Amino acid sequence: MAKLDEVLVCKALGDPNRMEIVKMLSDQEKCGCKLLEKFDITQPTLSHHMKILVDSGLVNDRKEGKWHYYSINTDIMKEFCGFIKTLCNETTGKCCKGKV
Amino acid sequence: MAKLDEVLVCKALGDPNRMEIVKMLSDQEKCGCKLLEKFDITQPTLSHHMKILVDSGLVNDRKEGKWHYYSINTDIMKEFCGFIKTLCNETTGKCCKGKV
DNA sequence: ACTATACATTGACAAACATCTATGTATGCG
DNA sequence: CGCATACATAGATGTTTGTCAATGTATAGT
Repeated sequence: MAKLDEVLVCKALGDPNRMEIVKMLSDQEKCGCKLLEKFDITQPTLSHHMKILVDSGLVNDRKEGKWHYYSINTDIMKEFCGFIKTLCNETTGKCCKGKV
Repeated sequence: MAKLDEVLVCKALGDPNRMEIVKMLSDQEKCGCKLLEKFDITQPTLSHHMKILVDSGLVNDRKEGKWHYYSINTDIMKEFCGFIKTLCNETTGKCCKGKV
């Protein structure tokens, strides 16, 4: 089972093109050639971005014939969502107040 | 009112030190000097990271005397959390199947 | 006024990154 | 087989980034 690396996931989402790709995949599974049509980048650049997304665990890569079908790894995405939720806690205290 | 830039937020969280800082702040508000103690980086480097976090909107900076108190901007964090949630949708369809 | 503390700014530098061109590999079709 | 399509790999290049040392600024205490 894949493990969540929050920093790696954020790094993967920290690029405009990759963020857009993930948004498109959240709609539905898509193959590389379809993705490529939507961006102003070359095929090797897309391949590079897809590798980063897959390596982060956020995206699944399913091969079928000569096509690669990419989709959101919902398990990882949900786990990541849960992690972000833990960062939403209201700050309850202060530090360095008077002392130090 | 601050607006959420998802890519900027992800970029901010895409560094191990900054991720750790945000985790620490999610516990409670802290001043820069307290944060500095926990990391193996110099003060200018921390200052640089804090600027990126504040610029992303994720972190608030409250000045009091010579101290800067940093805390999570819960509005932005919740908004970001909501955004991630929208990426969790199950993929419902296929593309490039048979045609094209 | 002097000194110490908290933090920012500047400039430098090496590592990481996004992108490209060129080329390679694999699959499918006639 | 020969050719086209889908994607990967390698190498090059310009840009961004994380980090530091040096220095500047502001605040507080003696």
